[in-house]
Amino acid sequence: MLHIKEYFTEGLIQMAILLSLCGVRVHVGLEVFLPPSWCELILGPTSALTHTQILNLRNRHSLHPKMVDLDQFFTARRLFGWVRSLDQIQVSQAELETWLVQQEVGPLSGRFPDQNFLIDRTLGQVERDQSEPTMGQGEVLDSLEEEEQVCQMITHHNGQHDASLLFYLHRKLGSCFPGRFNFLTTITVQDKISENTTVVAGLPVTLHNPGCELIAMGSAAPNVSLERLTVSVPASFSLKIIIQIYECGAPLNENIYVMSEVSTVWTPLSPSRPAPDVLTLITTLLFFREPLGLDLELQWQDLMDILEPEVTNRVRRDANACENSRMDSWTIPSNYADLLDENPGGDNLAVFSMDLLTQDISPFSSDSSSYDLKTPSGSQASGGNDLDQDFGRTSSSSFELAEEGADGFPGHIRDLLENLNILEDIQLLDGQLEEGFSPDVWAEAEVETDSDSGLSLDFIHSPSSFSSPIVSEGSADDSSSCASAVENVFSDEVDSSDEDGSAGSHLEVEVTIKQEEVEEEMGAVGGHGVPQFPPNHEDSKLFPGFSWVEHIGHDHTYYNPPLSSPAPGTMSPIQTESAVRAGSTRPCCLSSSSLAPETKAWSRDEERARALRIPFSYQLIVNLPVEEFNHLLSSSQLSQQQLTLIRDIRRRGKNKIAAQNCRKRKLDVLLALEEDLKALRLHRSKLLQEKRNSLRRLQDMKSRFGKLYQEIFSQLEDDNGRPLDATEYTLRFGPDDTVTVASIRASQNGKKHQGVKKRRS
DNA sequence: TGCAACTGTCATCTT
DNA sequence: GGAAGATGACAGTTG
Repeated sequence: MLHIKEYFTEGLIQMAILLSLCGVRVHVGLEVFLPPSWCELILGPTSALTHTQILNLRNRHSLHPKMVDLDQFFTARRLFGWVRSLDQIQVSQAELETWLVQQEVGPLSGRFPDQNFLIDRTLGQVERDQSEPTMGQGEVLDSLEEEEQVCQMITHHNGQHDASLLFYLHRKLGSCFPGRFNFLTTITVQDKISENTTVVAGLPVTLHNPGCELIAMGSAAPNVSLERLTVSVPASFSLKIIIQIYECGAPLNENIYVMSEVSTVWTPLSPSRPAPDVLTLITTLLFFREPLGLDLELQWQDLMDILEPEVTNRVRRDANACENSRMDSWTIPSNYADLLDENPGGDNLAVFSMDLLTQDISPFSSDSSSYDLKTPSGSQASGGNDLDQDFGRTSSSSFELAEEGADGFPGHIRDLLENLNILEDIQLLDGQLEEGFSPDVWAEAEVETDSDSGLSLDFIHSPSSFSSPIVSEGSADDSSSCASAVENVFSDEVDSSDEDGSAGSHLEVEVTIKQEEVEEEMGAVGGHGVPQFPPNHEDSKLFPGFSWVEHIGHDHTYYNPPLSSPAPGTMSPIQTESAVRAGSTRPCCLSSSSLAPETKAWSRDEERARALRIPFSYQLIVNLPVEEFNHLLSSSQLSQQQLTLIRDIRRRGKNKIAAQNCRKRKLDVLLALEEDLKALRLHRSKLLQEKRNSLRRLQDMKSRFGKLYQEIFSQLEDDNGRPLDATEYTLRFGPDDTVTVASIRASQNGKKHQGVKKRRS
């Protein structure tokens, strides 16, 4: 059963708050329904309010005994002040986007790019307000035009952006008022409301049964018999209420009733009005305050006392983060203190920081005559949202004090936020905003784009692979992919290497003597005397705190040098296309540690090649694809000795790279095993701790059970009035919860007897 | 000079 | 069956 009861007042007010937060002009309009003195009391400038005044007002207006009490008056007054200052409460973009990001891709997500949408929407709404006819007070929605306005209004609120915002508010409110509020989303088509629905007195709530018969209105508090009931407040109409009545589980369009701002007459909507949209709107907007047995104001005060400084600091940090991110449109609520000052009770309102009312929207005014009743058009019309699932979650947590967490939130507040996954996302987003993306994450993302590792083992998550992209001996695509990765990660180095690569690719067939001399002066294969790859200490930079990085003293990623130039004393009369491609696409990055042996190895083969006058370079021999390599050998007139040496050079060159890659893989595997070992040890320690705790609990239970047993037997007596010996008797628990005392000896004999029987049988 | 780390090479196996 | 890759073993080089 839906307990609207006396807390409906605040629910309606907060409905208006929600609507305001959505950027829709909201006139609370309660003053129309309330006695003038109430309006003055709630909305007036005077802040003096005594209990006597309230009692006098109650007596003067002959209020119903179930009328909201004094505490609610204070609360309502505070909330009205809150509504008035909504245009100055703001939310950080970080928080909003955090929630939006964490939403799954669906009808509720991804369509709310930024707050500018709201601003634009609100501005557009103002323009529409100025152009559309005004609905005066007392008018009844009896024309098709007015009905269309309602439809637009509903559609407008049914937009996905609004839904996202409302859900955000839902979570924010739920986290800030644990156990205080429940959204009406628990009432859906599937839910059945109890037959007795009590309406709070003195509120502009009017209920009709399916026969459009007025059954509850005004200050009465009747018992309403309804099969299904949903109540909502549309957009720009001042507290217009829609009641939709369902019969046999199906909404009846003709039973959707709309009440204009001041009229107590309910007008049915057009039968063509699609009911599901209304239902979505209803289940989205309305929430009510759940009655608690304790003093509400006291709890409210307690909660706010704890919540306020933390939330304020949080908002301030978010605002700073936004400023750092050049999102200067979000600021700290400037009038937060003013807002608090408006509450004589000292209630510190939590800053939900949703500024969706722009300055173009006229602020809330106590002057009821200034309320315009313009209807916004549904610029954000969209399909219905399945909000029931999302809004089905309510956050009602117990209110208990806890130690303040490391993040500055009180324990219970932090738990709430963590439950909603807000705190983590906010922290994550803050961290990213303030510090930028982590280099290792960035590097990881970059490396993952390198589809070809040339390795069969799982090294993609191997730490060392981050800084040392594998360049395997493979196709040109492999090289290009690696070159791409290197270009992304080490752009500076690649620039130079690209130059070298391009130089190598543009090498012509003939090699002049001058070039030969230059290369001899360089003393390195292909003229790559300068290592292009970053040194291995980059690993330590990317993974600070990991000791194993220090043990990687060299780069285990190897490849053949590019085919930039022939070896000294050799000619390169044939520079095939693939060779040029291979040479140009390969990043000219060679670790310093591997360069010297490479040069040395080249010198050894160089001498052999020079001795046999082999006209091909070392890189050409090694890197050429097998088809082209065979074509090269067949097209050249070489002796058998030369052919043998060329094949040996090719075999050794390839094997050298293979060995280097193999060693790197081995290291990676070793490191991965070490990590697994650490994780397993940690898991084992946790299991052991859990085992110890279980044994401790078991021992405790045994002890308590023994004490209980002794206590029971101490009160039992035999037929002679002597106490029973617990060692001779035992308790038997019957199937019908009966407990009998039986002799252990007799039971043992019985068991033996049964055993004998079983054996005999 | 001894040592550890690194590297090239060979043999062998697998793909 | 050959080519290429993978890998263990060994030896040379280097700091």
